[in-house]
Amino acid sequence: MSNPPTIKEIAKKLNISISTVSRALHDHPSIGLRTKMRVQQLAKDLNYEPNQTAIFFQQRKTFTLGVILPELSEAFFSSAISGIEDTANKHKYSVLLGQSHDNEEREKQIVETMKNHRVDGLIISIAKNTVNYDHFEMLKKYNIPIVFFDRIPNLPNIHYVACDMESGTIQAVNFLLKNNHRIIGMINGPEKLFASQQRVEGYIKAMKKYRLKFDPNLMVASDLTREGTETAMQSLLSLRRKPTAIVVFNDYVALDAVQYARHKKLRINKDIVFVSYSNLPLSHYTAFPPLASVEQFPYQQGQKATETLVELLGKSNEQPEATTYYKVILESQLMLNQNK
Amino acid sequence: MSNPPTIKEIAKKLNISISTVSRALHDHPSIGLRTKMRVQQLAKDLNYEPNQTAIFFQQRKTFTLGVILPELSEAFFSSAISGIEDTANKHKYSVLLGQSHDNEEREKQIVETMKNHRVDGLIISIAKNTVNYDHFEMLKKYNIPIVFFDRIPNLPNIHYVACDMESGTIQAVNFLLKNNHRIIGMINGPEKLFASQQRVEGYIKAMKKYRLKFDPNLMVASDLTREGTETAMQSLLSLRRKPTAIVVFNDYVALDAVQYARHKKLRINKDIVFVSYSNLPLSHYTAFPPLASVEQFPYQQGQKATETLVELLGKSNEQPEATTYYKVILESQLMLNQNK
DNA sequence: TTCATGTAAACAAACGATTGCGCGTTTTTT
DNA sequence: AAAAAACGCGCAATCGTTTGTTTACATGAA
Repeated sequence: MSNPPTIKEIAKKLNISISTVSRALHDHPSIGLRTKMRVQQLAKDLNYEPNQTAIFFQQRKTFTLGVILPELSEAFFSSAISGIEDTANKHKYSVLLGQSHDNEEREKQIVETMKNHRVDGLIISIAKNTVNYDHFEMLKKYNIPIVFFDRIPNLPNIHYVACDMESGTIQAVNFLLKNNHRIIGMINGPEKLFASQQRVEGYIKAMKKYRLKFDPNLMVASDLTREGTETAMQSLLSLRRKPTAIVVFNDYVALDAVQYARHKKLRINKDIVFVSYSNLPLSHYTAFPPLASVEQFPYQQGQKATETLVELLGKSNEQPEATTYYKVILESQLMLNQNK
Repeated sequence: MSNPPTIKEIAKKLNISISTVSRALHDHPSIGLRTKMRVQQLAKDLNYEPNQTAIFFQQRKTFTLGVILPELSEAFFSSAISGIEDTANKHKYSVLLGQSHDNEEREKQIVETMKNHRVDGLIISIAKNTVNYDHFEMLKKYNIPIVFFDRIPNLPNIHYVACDMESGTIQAVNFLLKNNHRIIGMINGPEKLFASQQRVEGYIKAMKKYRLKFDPNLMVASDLTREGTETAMQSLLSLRRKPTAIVVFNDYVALDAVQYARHKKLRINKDIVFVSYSNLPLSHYTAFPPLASVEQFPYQQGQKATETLVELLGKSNEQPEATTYYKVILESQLMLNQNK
């Protein structure tokens, strides 16, 4: 018999019924001590392991969390998935993984796959150009909860975990102002992103506090490609009021921006300084690191998102329709990069 | 009816049998065109999706690959998982993820979980101090194939994908020799690792080719901690024949080694040069990058491992015991880090 | 003795889908 | 026109487990 043992086999060998075996293995009170022991002993001897697929099927629960991320190889997301996996594991959940490659079609398809796999819930950071959210809405009908994190869709009733970029941006701009920069540029990301809007808000608030006027010319957007960033830099550097400091959307963009500045013979941290939002580990090892970075704690975001989802899954059994929506906000934090 | 529709429902509504519905949806030839159409139409209208958990259960196949990696947040592994996910997806497989955190106990427990989930196969890069392989052997009984990659256990009959470090090491040492270095140190990893042994081999072969004698003092090991690396550096730098170049086990170790050297007032790339094995992306952005790195192609390793596993899974249906063991070797390759 | 109570175990349905087999009806063959 | 083949579909078992209900027996009280 090469097949894994089943409770049926145990039942037959002990000449008792299947249900008795099942109950014995679960320490059900209505089973006598004698048979309970005999069953448990034999189960151990046979190396019995319950067939989870059968249980999943029967219980309509898979103890599996679906996770959909844009790009697994990006440091930010790989930290996040690490936090997710750790937390899921702690709560006895497994993680089913998919990467959208920032492609809406693929995202949809993965959602479909995960739904068919009957994951208990989903954790999603959406593709950057997803504009249609039907595939998320649809899951509500199937009672599969979603917790979004970091990249969250613009939808009314959703659960999410995110890092507040406004506070970090305020800290960043404050830091620059304190260091006597007065003309501070910003290279932001796509305007649609909530995170972009928060950066703008933070920037403006910080400036206001110093009673400085907001100059819209200092605010440019990049589509996050190298070319987009170069165009952005170009427009900033060609201003009459040329910035002495630039706050950049993220580390990847910052690397391009720094390179562009160096190409233009600007001395980094002298003629111009950069502050960024960190995605890269070890960015303090880089040759021309941003002076400071706003840390977004991806690992913690992953943790929180998972904890939220697990809690949601626990509750769903109690009151079916007590839907309060979780909005967990982590504070971002400015970190100075001490030069090595 | 909030529950997802089933073929049973379809059958009832159309007043036909369940089996007919099932066959109609699979385009079975024994179903008439008329009913086939009616079924397919209704299925579409009801938004019918087959319950995968039921199918998994019935078919004893989950179309899921288990993946166990030491640390998801490390760049090397996050690239690998990216390759794995992409390839699995292409072949209609899903990915169930676990991270061992280089902990043998945890690794065992994850293997157990994955077995119970009835994954069809496993892709594993083992924890660095796993010495007992029983949990892997055990899977053979359950007919769950494993493909190891990068970090492979010392077992006779296994499938694996790995990067040949010997050739890369030869290239690295050759490169240094051509640049007139004659005293070349090596900071290697734990001796048990196959990858460490390959590095030694490569080093010795390259030296032999140049008819240079192998000086064992130039070969030291680090346990991959900062302290271990510093001890290693110390012993190299205190040699009478002091190396002018050092080949370092990996980028993380290299960062520590470089820092130690700088601390000792050595000028990087002048007094001493480093060559490393790359784990970090963008290492050319770092302040004092190794002159060159041996690339190990983690994404491709992931791809290959997945393709191998998928092939294995396809075959297992044909001839149960035609066990040839796949040993896929990718060539590592030296990449020069052009300074920016 | 008889009826209620309690205990230990068996029975059987259900979860959703697949599939070998069989059976009636129509079509083809001779 | 009768026998054979083809078609179209239903029956029922199966995968492994859980769980509500029932049954058998023993024990105690009335």
